[in-house]
Amino acid sequence: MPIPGGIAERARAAATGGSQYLNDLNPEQREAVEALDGAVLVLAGAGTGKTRVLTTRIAHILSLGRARPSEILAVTFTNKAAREMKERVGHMVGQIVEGMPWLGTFHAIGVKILRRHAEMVGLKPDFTILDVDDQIRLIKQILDAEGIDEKRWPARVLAMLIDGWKNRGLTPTQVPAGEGASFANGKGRKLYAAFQERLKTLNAADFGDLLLENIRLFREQPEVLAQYQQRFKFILVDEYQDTNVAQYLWLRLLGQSQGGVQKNICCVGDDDQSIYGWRGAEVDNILRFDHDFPGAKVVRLERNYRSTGHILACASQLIAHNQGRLGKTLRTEDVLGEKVQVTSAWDSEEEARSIGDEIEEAQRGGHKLEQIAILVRASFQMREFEDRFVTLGLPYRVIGGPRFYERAEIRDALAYLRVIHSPTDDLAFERIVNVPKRGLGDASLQCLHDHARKKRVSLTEAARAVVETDELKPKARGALRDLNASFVRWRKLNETLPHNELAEVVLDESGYTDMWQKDRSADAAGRLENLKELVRSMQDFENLAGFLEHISLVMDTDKGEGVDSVSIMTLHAAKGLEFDTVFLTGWEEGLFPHQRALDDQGRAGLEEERRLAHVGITRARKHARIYFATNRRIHGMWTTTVPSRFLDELPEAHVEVKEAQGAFGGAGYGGSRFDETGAFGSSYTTPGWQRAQRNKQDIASRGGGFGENSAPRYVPDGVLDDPGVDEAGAAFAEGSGGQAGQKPDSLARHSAKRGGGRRSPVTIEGELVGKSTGVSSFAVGDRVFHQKFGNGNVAAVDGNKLTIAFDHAGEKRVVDSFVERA
DNA sequence: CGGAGCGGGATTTTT
DNA sequence: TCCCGCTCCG
Repeated sequence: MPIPGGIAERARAAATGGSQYLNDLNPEQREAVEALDGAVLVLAGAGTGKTRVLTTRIAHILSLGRARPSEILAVTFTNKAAREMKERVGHMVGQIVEGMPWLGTFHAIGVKILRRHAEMVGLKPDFTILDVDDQIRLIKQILDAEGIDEKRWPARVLAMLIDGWKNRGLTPTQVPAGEGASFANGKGRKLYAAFQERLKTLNAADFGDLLLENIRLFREQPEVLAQYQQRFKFILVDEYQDTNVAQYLWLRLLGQSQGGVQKNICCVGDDDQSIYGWRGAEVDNILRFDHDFPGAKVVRLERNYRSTGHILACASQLIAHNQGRLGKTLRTEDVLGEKVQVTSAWDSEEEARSIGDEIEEAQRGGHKLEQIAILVRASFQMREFEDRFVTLGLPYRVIGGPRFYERAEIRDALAYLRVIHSPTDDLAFERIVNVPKRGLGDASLQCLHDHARKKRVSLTEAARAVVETDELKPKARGALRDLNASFVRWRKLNETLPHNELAEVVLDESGYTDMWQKDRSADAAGRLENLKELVRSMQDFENLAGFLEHISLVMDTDKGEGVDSVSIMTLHAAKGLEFDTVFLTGWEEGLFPHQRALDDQGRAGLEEERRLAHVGITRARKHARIYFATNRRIHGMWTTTVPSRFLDELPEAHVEVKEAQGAFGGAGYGGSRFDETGAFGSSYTTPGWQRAQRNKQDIASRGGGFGENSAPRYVPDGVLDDPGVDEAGAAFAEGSGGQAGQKPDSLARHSAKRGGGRRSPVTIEGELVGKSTGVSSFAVGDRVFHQKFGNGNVAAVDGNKLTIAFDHAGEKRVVDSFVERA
């Protein structure tokens, strides 16, 4: 019975007068909320109000008094999702729901249960949870103990195997004999067992164990399982398409029917948004739902409240190419809106430049940067955009990883430089006074602060004075004296040494680089890399003052959450988010779909990539802009790329083909069906295009892929010949003939540029060869500045092409429009 | 302990 | 191609 004045009570009160919250739902949503009994699968397409259904359902259960808050099990994947759900339920019910102890992530709830019964699985209630690093280190020890050559059989490989087994709910004895054989001559299983034993000795569990041990507990202790089965009157699962086998087994145990009556379990998800297969998620779980839970009710949410018509049409048509799906048809009552724009760029640099321009234009038109996102397939693509935006002074934010200048190590390094440059910068001084550790802790800092306040001087000044007194302990006093001396020395060096070299000296002499080199944590290497990158980027500036000013300007503009800024993130990180304008970048074979997904997973991999594309497109409310570059640096080598097959899968009637408006002409759709509309098919004579054509043919005849002969190769025949693709192609040709308006217009613009006789120039690292000639306004000896190479002197002039001796980058040939007078 | 020399790898990421 | 991580050696 509900506690008087408790959440359930309040919820019921809030719902009086005909359940207003139900009236706000559309019929399908309402059906999903009201179907409380038995097993229910809610197939919620992108933007159809999934979270709303989930939260309303909880409120509904509470308001009907069907269960107390503590009798509802609601699981999510991320803490963020759990937090949001808590908030939203609390909002609906009138207050924050402290009373829902079983709303949380799979892992959080798993730990909670496990701690209560730790002894039953050989642990103590206070067991520690190992992170990936500890896990690897432990496995290394085990390999060592077993005398296994870690070179042939790397610890990380075994860690992945074990993770995989745990994801599939397999204990060492359950691992199929054949699978254990794949590591260290059949020792895989034995090593897994040894690892588990070692964990128990250490009273520790890794992430996989949190669920695996739960399953073991439930299986071996039926009375414990029964206790939880009785407790949880309702089970709700978010993002069901992302569950792995272990999570599925766990849910099955808790939600299995009792006495012939199916327990109340409601899973919400979208098979079309399953993008975590590589980390153990089983799309099959959602595809098989009505098989696992016989008599399950399936509710489809297909009414999309997010995107305009053209965007939704593209997303739907694209995902329709997948075979393994339950099938939903998203629809909207919104206007058709803007077509999805597909733009080609010469290379990734032009892609970034072009998108930067588009964003600036949108911004001039009053578009909020907050409502713009750039989505990439892989994080290495981000650098180019960050670089460009820093140059433009365009505020941006990297989601799912700190931005370059915000990373701790960069800020520390900058703090050193700031103190050198302006000794009164107390914040900077405070930041690094004990980084790396030099025995100047809180007490010393307090002393400095007191001194500074009393004498009204800077901390640097105070430090100078304090070492002359005996206020500090000898050890701290010595350390501070050393630091003071270092800063004096560095300031002197700053007068003679180039500032980037100074930075190297400072980072070394301060012991800062050392600190990270000695650091064993996983990201230490990345941090050192970032520091190197920082030093390199300093070359682009005249002196320390100029550099610091630039940085502080950049930092100022993106400081704080409140600043209007563009979001840059991976497609994975974008799931669940939405923006007015979305730029989808790098739609090239090999990058997207990613070659590795194809190689490792074949058709399943391709379908997951396609779902990723679907997730990407459906993030956009009003404007979806797809980009691909014709050339991209892959593994350090410039490679001519082929446009993504996903482009050919978009419905032509909903797409507008454009061309990057950078300094180079776009290279067009080399080898894509988009060329075969006849509008400019024969005008492609550039070497790049022909190379692309050859590549595409090669790929088709070879059976796909970039590599030469890596063994398990994905054969795309089934895909290229897929009837769906042909339909798309046909629809495209038809559409382009019948659409006299927008399409030919954009094509005309495209071909006009082509026909203008300009050939696509070849770019290498900002060098440009073969652009139309003209007379340069620069003369030999001029001092110039280049965005990428920094300052230099003009050594020779040839038309508009300059040979410049850069101060740091050596001699380069560059087109004059790329430099400005220094 | 640190630097040179080498081989292998090079997506996506939450807990 | 480039960068990491490991090994080997002084």
